[in-house]
Amino acid sequence: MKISCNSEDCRNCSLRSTLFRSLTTEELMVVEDGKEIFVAGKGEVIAKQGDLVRHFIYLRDGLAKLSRRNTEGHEQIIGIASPLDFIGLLSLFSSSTYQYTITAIEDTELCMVNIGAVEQLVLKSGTFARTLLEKMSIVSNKLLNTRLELNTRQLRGRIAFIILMFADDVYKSNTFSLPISRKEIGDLIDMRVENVIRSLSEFRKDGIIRIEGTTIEILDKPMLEWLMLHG
Amino acid sequence: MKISCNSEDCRNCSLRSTLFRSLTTEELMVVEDGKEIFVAGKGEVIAKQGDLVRHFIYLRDGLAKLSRRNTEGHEQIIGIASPLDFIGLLSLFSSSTYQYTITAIEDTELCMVNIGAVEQLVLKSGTFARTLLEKMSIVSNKLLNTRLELNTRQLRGRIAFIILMFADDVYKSNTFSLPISRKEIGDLIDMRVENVIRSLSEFRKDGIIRIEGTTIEILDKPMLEWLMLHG
DNA sequence: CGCGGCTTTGATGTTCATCAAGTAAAGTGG
DNA sequence: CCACTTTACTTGATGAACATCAAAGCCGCG
Repeated sequence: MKISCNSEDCRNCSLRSTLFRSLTTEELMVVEDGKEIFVAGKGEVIAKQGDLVRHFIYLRDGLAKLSRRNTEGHEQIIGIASPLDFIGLLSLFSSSTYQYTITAIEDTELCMVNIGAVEQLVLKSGTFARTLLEKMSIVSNKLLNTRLELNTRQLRGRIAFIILMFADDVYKSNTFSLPISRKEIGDLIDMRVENVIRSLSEFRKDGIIRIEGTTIEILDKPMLEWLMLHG
Repeated sequence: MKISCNSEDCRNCSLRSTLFRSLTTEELMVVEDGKEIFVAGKGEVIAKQGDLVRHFIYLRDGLAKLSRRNTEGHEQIIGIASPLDFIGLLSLFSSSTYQYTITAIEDTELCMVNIGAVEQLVLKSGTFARTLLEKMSIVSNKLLNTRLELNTRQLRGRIAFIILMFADDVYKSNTFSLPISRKEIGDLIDMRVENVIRSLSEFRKDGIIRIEGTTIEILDKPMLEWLMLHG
């Protein structure tokens, strides 16, 4: 759902990213002209796999999941986007359509910049292009590394990995409410629901975590970190 | 090993990439000044994980593998680079050191452009930056997709996948000589040597492929493609 | 109230890693 | 050039890890 534009302009935006920091006032006008602020409620689809890419999406607040269907039709979750992430950056410059479906898993607020404005800035500002290259490099490296690390671990190690990801990267707290279902955790780290639950229950029985519905509290973090590496 | 520069200049280079196509003569001079041609024999290490990135590497001829050690010390092969690939493009703009080790798996010829020259061009030429963004996007998407596809398949499906990759993407022929050992195939698709061999033997017994040492010939391609998807 | 979706636990079979052992191929030193 | 070592390859047997099947409890929602 589109809402009226934020009262503050881009220049004074409290969330102004490092990406836009180097732009001149004139260049920032290009962004501002092609900008719209959207909100999406929990569960709402922001963009669908196959849709035309029209915007450069900046996540101002909330959480979103990136998912896709593989060639067999199996649902996979590629990653979770947190505030200040540029969503869909990876395919922005190589494909005219979204490679992934983007869904809000918490109420989100998005800043959507017309893709034409971004293209224009890349051609005009070398510094902007350089920063974009860096951002993209960081994002792709992180995603690829995550996959490579997950591949070599077995189920408990993956569960430990995902709990620590939510605690350290997303919520920055040892107590948090899981924004996704057990099934979705499975889709994220390639395991079956039953085994996600079994591993979580084992961790609970061993006193490593406390679970109450969707709320998870980490009780023994060193143990969890050990399990992530050697579990 | 460094060899004397190719007699032809960049402007008339038969391998001049789409990346450099748009450059002006003056801009191309920047590339040429920071350029060296290297050759590396089969097995030779071109760059090591952790080394400082000094060059933008363009693979003129041959094959190279990208590998890394994960946090447990387990060896993983990330991908195979073919002629005309830009090696190490992914971490070029986000890290000052190589995230992967690059090793020649066939005799290779490399064009190494000083990283300063590339940086300079990004800042100067918007078109160049735009093309680089596109290249990077394509490479990262491909690598990530490969991982995601492999994750959901079981062993025979992965072996089918890798045989088809060599046949279709690398050698463009149904008969080829495997440039890597059975062990390395395992490191590439996350399985043990014994199971790599077992799967290959099964395919041979079923008349899907013919194996003679390192030489593989695909006999029943439709079957192999079916196995890749549903095996 | 009853239906469907999410969660949980147990039982069972399949897939795969591991262990063991042996063969072939390739390098090494006398 | 031949004994010797090493490395890559191959097959079989066994057990551990995991997917699958089955069944039941929980909860929100019409």
